[in-house]
Amino acid sequence: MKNIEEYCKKNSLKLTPVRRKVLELLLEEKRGLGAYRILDLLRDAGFKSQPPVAYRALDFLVENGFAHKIGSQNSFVACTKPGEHHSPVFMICKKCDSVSEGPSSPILPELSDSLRDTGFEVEQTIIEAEGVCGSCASN
Amino acid sequence: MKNIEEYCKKNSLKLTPVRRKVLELLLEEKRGLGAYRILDLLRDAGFKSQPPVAYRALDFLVENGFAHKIGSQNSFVACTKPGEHHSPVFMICKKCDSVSEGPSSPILPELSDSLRDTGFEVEQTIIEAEGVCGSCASN
DNA sequence: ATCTCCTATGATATAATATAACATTACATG
DNA sequence: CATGTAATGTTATATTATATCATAGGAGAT
Repeated sequence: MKNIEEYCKKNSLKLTPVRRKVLELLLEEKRGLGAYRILDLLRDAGFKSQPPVAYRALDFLVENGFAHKIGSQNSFVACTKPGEHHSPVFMICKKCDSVSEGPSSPILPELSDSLRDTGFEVEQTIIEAEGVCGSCASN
Repeated sequence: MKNIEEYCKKNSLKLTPVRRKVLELLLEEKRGLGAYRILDLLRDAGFKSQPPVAYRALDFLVENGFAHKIGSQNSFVACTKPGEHHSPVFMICKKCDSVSEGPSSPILPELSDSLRDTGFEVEQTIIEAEGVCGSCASN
């Protein structure tokens, strides 16, 4: 969170109260949160918010690399690497629904190369891996 | 299509008229199709269908590996590798919206290995690569 | 052949996710 | 303090998806 505040200051991005709160909510939750769940939590926290408020905050967070959208479940998760427009790999546990970001670096260049061979120029990738997380496997 | 008919016969899967038609629609279109677009096309083709009809057909096709869902755009594309429960790589062109399936094999084992190091056991992955397709790049 | 069961389809309603459009406020800058 | 831009408020509605219950249709048993 400190990192993110500094990053925003440095890049003159406005981490307004709603945006900040949404990010905090995402950081507190290891599963993905849907927009309407977030909306509820915002209301619980005293914001009298309508859907666009949540979506706008999420747009801001996603655009600036503070959060990601998980396409397969229409949910959102925090990202702790502010501003880096990286290509994430998500590990989605089918038992506990936790979503965590994994190391992508090793394979991405290879992937881009192999797709370039087919004539496609990759700009960004999102990888969603479904499986069982360590914690669930040992229980 | 022939392949698929045979595959269904072999595995006693019922390729009913609606399912067959939906698959044909997906095969004819290089972009992803949304469920409601499919519904319209079904109606154009004489089926008097309601939403659940389209979703059920899509569920059938996805479950049996005849189609995939593109999470990032809530749309569906045909898959021509009947029944193989493979882990697809999609190349999504941001210019023409075409979606095509690329070669994943080279990198998947590596990816699984690197995620296993974090304690996560991968069962399936979906990779969505956004970029520019060959045809759009040359225009 | 017909009964039975299971699977698929029909049909209605509604839930869940997302955005369009326009009004208002807030705040940095000249 | 005037002005313009960015953020928020508010209402309405679009889009995507599923729950539920009713009906039909077809494979296998007797």
